[in-house]
Amino acid sequence: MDLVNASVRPLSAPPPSAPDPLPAKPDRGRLSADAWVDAALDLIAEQGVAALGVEPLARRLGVTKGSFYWHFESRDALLEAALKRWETREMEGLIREADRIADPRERLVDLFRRTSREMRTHVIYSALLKALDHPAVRPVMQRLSQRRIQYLALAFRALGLSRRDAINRARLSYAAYVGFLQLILQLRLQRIDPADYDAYVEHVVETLIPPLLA
Amino acid sequence: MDLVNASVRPLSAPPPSAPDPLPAKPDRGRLSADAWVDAALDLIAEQGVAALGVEPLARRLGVTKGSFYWHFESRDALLEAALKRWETREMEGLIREADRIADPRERLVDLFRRTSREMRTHVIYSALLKALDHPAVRPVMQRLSQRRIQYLALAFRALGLSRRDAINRARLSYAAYVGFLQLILQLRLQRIDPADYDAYVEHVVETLIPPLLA
DNA sequence: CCCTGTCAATACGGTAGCGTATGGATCTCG
DNA sequence: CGAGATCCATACGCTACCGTATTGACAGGG
Repeated sequence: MDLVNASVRPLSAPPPSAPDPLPAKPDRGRLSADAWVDAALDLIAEQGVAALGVEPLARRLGVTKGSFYWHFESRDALLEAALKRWETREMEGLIREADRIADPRERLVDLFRRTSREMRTHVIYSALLKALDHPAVRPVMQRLSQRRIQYLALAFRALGLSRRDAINRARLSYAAYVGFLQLILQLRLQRIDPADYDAYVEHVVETLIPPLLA
Repeated sequence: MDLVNASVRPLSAPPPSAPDPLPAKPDRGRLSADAWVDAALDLIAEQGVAALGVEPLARRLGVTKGSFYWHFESRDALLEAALKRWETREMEGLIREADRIADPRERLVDLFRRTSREMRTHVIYSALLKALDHPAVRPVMQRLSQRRIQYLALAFRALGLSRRDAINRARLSYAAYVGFLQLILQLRLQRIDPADYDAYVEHVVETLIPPLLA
């Protein structure tokens, strides 16, 4: 499954915290704060931040808001909890990423290709992109985007680009990423068939990643 | 004023339709449907589609919704009218654009540079990007974006790129445009100073526009 | 066995917005 | 000047949601 023609579905098993074949299942159908956060992220992925409401979410989970307000102060508290969880996971991903491949060019190419094939992350990122008005969302996105652009700049630097060029190339690449997300995920600009899509990704790679002539 | 560090303000003189020094001003403070549409576009530019409501807009104009519902069926009718007006103007702009410059490379470079310096259009486009869920917004954006990408593809073709490369370069360029809009206008990724900004634009030009070697 | 902590349902009050109905004001034109 | 058209205000009902308060269900530990 790649970025194009992808559908969005819950895909949250009761997070990593519940390995239950049977053992540690305290109640039937009772919810933890974590479960609410997971559900919130699912809802955001599917319908965007604006659709995240406590009553709608409660209905979706088959309970009433009486439950919700036991776990959280307010709707915004839930949003912030969800953002927090998401941000730390994304940041961890970035770090894990750090030096998987030695050759600097191959590292970048691999990053581009992998990015084009993952999904869940981008769906949420894209949804959050549409909610940048919200005061809780913007700082999270600013931090993450900054970090990723810095990472890209470093990678381009390692390819022999000047400091200035590396930064600008990083900005350009990231802008292309963000824009493509919106075009595909939100605008649904036309469902490109997979072969075409691969060709596009390769074109991007060749256009944006210089040939390591340092 | 360029894309960076730009503030968003009404800037709608009572549209082009009212050239009044004094002559054709029928009433004092009475509103036409056009005036509502203009105000709607202003509001969208400032606060996004989600903020477009009839009561808020009425307050803003110093009247009550009693007035609004005389001119329009519903909130959505207003949105559609605003989208219609905006779309036709944008399309006209695209056409007017068509062949202002003979040399195909210079035409593209000029387009990129001019795009980086205009404002109003992009603000609304960017606001609409965040409202692509709305069934009235998406088709408009699909048409416009398609047209612009086609235009770009033609331009790149004229530079000697293969049909496939031209299309992919057009997609990439447009994605970079869309992404940069979100990054700057919505995320406010850090206010780049003008010199830096110009350098970025030149970097984009050099990276995305090949040297006409056909 | 019951007591306490945990999670959930119900009921309530409050806000903000949509759309309708109806009457008032003002302008135009015959 | 009066009649119709045009624009606006007011008042109303309705919906969807937030947040609070109160009570209920139920588990596990003493």
